Amino acid sequence: MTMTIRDVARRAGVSVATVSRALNRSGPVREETRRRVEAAVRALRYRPNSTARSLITRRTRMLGVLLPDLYGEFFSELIRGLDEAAQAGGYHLLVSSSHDNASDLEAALHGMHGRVDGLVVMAPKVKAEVLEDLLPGNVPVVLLNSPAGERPRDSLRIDGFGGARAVACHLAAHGHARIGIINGPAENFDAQERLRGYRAGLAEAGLAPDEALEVAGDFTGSGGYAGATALLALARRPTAIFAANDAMAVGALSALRAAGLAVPEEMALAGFDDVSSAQYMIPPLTTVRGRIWDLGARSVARLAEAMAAGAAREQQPELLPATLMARRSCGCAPGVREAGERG
Amino acid sequence: MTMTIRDVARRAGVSVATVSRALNRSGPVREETRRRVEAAVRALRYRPNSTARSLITRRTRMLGVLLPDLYGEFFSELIRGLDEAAQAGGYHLLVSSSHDNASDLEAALHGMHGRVDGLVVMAPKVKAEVLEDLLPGNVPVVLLNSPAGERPRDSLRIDGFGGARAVACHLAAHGHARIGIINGPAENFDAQERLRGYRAGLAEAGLAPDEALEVAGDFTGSGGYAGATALLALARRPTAIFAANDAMAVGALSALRAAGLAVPEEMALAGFDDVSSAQYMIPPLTTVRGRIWDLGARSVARLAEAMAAGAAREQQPELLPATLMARRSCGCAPGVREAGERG
DNA sequence: TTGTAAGCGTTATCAG
DNA sequence: CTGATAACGCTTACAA
Repeated sequence: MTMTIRDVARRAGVSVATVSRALNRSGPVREETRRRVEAAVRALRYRPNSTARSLITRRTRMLGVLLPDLYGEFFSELIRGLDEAAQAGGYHLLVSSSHDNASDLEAALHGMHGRVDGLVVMAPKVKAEVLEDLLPGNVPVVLLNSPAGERPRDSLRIDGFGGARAVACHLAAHGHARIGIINGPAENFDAQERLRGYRAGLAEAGLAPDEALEVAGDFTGSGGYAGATALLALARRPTAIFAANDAMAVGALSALRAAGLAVPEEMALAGFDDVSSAQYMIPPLTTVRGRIWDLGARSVARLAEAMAAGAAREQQPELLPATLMARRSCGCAPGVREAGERG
Repeated sequence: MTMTIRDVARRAGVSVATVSRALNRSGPVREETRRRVEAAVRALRYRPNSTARSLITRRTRMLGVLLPDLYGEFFSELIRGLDEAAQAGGYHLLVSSSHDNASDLEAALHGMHGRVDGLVVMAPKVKAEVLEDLLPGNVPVVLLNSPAGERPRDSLRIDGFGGARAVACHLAAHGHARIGIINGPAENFDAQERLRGYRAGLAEAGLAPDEALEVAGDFTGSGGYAGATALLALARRPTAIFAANDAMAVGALSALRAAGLAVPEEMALAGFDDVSSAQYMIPPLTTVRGRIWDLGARSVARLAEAMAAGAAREQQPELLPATLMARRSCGCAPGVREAGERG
């Protein structure tokens, strides 16, 4: 039924080896012979069987992508970046999501064994040492937004630390002395980095740290609502709130509105991520933008390098910049200004 | 280096055939023999080579997923549904995004040839006949939110028509007689369905259609902003606006705010999709919720059925309900009420 | 420049 | 119940 290389060979009056060479340009083939082969290919609508090819070449031209429980735009933007770069390089993406913990991740990695030529792994909740044990040694791996372990790894991350620090500094520059933060999940690496950046920013601005101003959150809208409510209940309220992501900022804004507080006049607010609706919020949300598409595309590029260079290549982390987008919610003037202050 | 079935056979003192039978339970194997095999497998850390297996079984245990340029939560939620169902069935997902037009889609389908056992295709901008030509005949296909062609196809969609109709009826029930709509891209099937539903809802409520109240949009925030602005510029303004998706509703809300109009008092507003921030908007956005996760999971289930039944199975479309979520922005009272009015 | 033939690691058929 | 052995469709020495 379905055509094989033998059918093409027969039809073109050559051997299968010649067909293979002609199609892959992997050896000398007389021009006229190649024409005959190509004609046969078209006539028979022949499509090489990628499975058979993989079996012998030991390459699948597929890249595995393991992601945690991601919501919203980050996910789609990342996949888009990965996919476009992969396609450009002739690769396909084997995607698996919802791996928050080590055992899920292990199962997923297990399932991808032998199916992929490289792996992009994002597991912000899994500790470095644990991760190191889980990762396979036979294919190159790029880590996304993961903590650095003992040995240097190919890894990429968006500069959460720098972005958060920029937010804190910016808020301080607006004259705020009491700046609260609604944190992400404690075990989440991104959340840790943003918290670290927030603290660094305060220190840089000469502000004393105050643990009461750091409340727990979970990166969801309702978590933001609860976090803001908790902050408002404080005896000594903050005058500005930094939500560790935009989803929480949305919830926080809702809570502030419910409490009758004007933003930014009575309470400044900032988020992180720059989701597409951020600029349409009322007031437009000051936040931090990471280049997520780039994160995906770079991951594939790094994998490609690693695959080309073989095992004896030195691995290293890479930091992608995050940009402060100063809008109304922090107290910045309305208008076109959408600042390019680097984090 | 890497272990093969022969190594296991040698170590267990049996033939490769027996190892295969033991591992796949595909034939009789004495209990004690099986133990020996399994011990050898563990000792050698043997993992069957899925490529070789695929070559002979002619199944890859992979499902192709082709998506258009999707943004935001729809994408991630869909993948999650697909992935969880796929994993449960022992399948992997080969994902490819950004296929809005026919030729991109064709290239992507081309690339997946032979790599997948089934296909989930979403291409709301590609016409039914064109799609029919492109789709392969050798593997089962499930269409997502696509127009129905001549012959019955396995397809799934969220009831955009019903959801939009419910919105229009609901707005009319609030006493609005002039209800505007900010449309999605004209060539987009979802947009067409929602427009159709809007018109049907008006008719049902006894309202005369008015083309001036139907303005173009593009499913983005800025499109919503522009659409609302256009609606406000009308000599006879609407008193309510239905944005064909939430992203546009966010932009519209921003435009209304800029024009100094109170929502819902001076202008009612509704969206479609129920993105997670909708309930935290100010005011909370009335919108329509589709069960996107279910859409993904059902797709895989349908594919599984099709693969099990073989070619001689009758195909048919399936409609997933969309639910009106009545919140403040349409004029509904504040409070817990989050209506379960079915679309 | 081309052809022959030996695999790649499994599964499946058919004797034993 | 078990073992040889022939596929599966392709690439790649090695010969010619």
